[in-house]
Amino acid sequence: MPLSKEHKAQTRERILKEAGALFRRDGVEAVSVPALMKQAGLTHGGFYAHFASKDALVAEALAEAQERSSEFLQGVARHAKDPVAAVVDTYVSAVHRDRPEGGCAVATLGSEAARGETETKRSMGREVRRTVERLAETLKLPESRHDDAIALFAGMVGALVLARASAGDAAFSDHVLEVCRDRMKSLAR
Amino acid sequence: MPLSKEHKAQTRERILKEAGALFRRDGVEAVSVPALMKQAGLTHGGFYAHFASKDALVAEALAEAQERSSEFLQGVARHAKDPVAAVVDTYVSAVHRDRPEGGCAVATLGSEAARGETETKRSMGREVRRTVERLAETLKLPESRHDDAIALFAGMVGALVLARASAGDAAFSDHVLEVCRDRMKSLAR
DNA sequence: TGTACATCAGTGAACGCGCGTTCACTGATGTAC
DNA sequence: TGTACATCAGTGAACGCGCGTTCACTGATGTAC
Repeated sequence: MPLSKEHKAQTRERILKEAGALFRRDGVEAVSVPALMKQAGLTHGGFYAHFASKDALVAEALAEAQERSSEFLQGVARHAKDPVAAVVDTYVSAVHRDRPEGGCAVATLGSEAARGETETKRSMGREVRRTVERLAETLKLPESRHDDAIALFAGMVGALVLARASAGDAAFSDHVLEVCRDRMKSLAR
Repeated sequence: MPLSKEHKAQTRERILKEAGALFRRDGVEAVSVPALMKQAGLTHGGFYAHFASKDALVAEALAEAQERSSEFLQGVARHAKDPVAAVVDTYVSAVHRDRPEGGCAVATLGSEAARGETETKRSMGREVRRTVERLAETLKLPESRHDDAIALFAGMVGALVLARASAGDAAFSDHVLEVCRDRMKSLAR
């Protein structure tokens, strides 16, 4: 056998990781397979030894990115005195607004992924549900209040979308974050 | 003079209208200038008699679309007994989720337009502010509660993004709308 | 009222370019002896 | 321990295609006489 199986798996993970970052930062359509492979330190031809198509990669990269991002949020809340405050203050923040490449994929690519009938769309749908469930668990919401997690997630996503869409006006964008940080907490209390 | 000035202005408006619908339905990058002009009943070459570039059109089409969409919302609320309920029930609805081409451009293209340093981004920023101000006016919020309009708009945008991102699972998507319709009203009360 | 003319919105071939994907190949590696 | 071999991750030229934009043109129109 040539090269170890772990080596191939590592390369695959590297492509997935770079894809997750580039897609969230620039949008799926704006990232070409050649550009992505270059970012991963490879040439474009090798891509198809790892993924069946760009759509297949997008679906997987987006799912992995969202998984990581919601695990991070869970970690932040785990040892906090006020988990709702910890989650909202972390999610609805200037850092998150300015670093889409490491943040929530639903806020960055939710609208985009909803179009068409692709594997990406199905993957995004699953991740929204998973994120909501994880959020309910993280906040230790009783069964009867699981819907609070839906409202809270929606509120946070909207806050981030608005803050980013108005980022050209820094003061206003900061104000949006501040107001939403304050108000959205009421959705899960 | 050949052909009247109104004729040219009418053609320009037709291109803007079709562009606003196509961009919101399929995304800016997925709509090509040739495809757009065909939709408007013209050939692609004529495009540059009306707009300097695709980016210039995007900025203008997006602004016009958002203007129309927020005027519509204002109309819905004007004669309602409960303006907050009227606005939320209209915005956070299955009809709006399923007809992005006639709806809010911030929910459809907010994340996308925030990328890069284009005319589109500046235009989107202005429209977010205008929409928030119009919403505050529509809901007759006193000066001291203008921030409620920010939180409410964010909540509604997030609800729609989440409902669309999970549209593959119809029952869950409907549930997201229902929950958010209920909870988001509290943000402006 | 009828004709000659100037205008310019709209046409459609052509431009350079980068896309997603294919494919013949190369060369570093683990295995067999 | 040293050599021959099989494997296949990764290379890079090439494919057909559609993009945004340019440009020489055409032909319907309003105006001048």
